[in-house]
Amino acid sequence: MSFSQQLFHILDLYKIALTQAFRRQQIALSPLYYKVLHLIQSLDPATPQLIAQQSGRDKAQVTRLLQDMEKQGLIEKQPHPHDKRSVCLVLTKRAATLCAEAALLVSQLDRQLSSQLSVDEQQQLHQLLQKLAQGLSPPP
Amino acid sequence: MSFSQQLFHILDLYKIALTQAFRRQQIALSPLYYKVLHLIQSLDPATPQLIAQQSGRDKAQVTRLLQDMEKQGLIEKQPHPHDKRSVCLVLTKRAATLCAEAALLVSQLDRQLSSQLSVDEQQQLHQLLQKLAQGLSPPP
DNA sequence: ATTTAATAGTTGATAAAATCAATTAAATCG
DNA sequence: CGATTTAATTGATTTTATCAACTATTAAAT
Repeated sequence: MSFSQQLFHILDLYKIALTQAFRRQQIALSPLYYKVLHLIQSLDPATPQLIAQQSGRDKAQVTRLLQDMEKQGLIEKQPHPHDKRSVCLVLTKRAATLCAEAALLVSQLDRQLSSQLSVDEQQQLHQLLQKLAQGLSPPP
Repeated sequence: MSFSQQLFHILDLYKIALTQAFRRQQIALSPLYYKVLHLIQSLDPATPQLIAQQSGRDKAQVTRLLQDMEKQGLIEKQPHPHDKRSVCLVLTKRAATLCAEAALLVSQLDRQLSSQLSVDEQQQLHQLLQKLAQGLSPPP
């Protein structure tokens, strides 16, 4: 079994587990929504552009995701200080709460994952994966 | 950065690289189509049911994927020898060729990936990933 | 400084992927 | 046999993704 197959397999399992965990805890977020919210939270300032880049999604899709999120009261768009074309995205209180709850489940899942490994192994894996990622980073 | 984030990131990069490689070589297959074709090829007998399980997709979705593939002349449905409810899926010659070409690109990508690692590291990673997967396998 | 080119975001149109409930036909079990 | 499971399909819908065209603003170039 190739690395890629192995990785895909794990990710499939992970997505399923995450979706179910969210559902159990009544967290109305798809993995994608969580990812975007999480990105908004961790980027400063968070612009649609950055979200698109960091999430690897099309900017048109991001625009629509954000519109949806705004309608759902998850985010707000604020004017960008230096660039009138752009906007700064911030989580609403509600979203921040949701996001925190979700993050808890994510970290539980991650612990469930990493509990399969010793601390040494965890570090090894981390480094190995980092190397892998370098093999995929698009050449400039 | 958590394991899951790292994994997702790698998978995103991988999908992009794969899609581009397919496009460059004029291989008209999405990663999903390739996955399904590959599964059909490697399962014997290959039934929609099995495809759904192994690919982690909804059986309704699989039915439609297969209908599409049949229309496109990629697969044929043959009566199942022991079970009249079921069908056996086989690749057409055309699909087998496509699949082989795609497999080549996949293995190139995998080599590109694993070239980041020494042989030892590759083995380590393989084992570590296997352990990870166990942490996600749904409890019976 | 003014034209030019690049960038940020949006819109339109559409396709691909996924979900969930309900249905049909065949197999299996008690 | 009748009841229950199983394999595949269908209907209806939602979510995610793609690609090209367009507007407004910024940056760059002469």
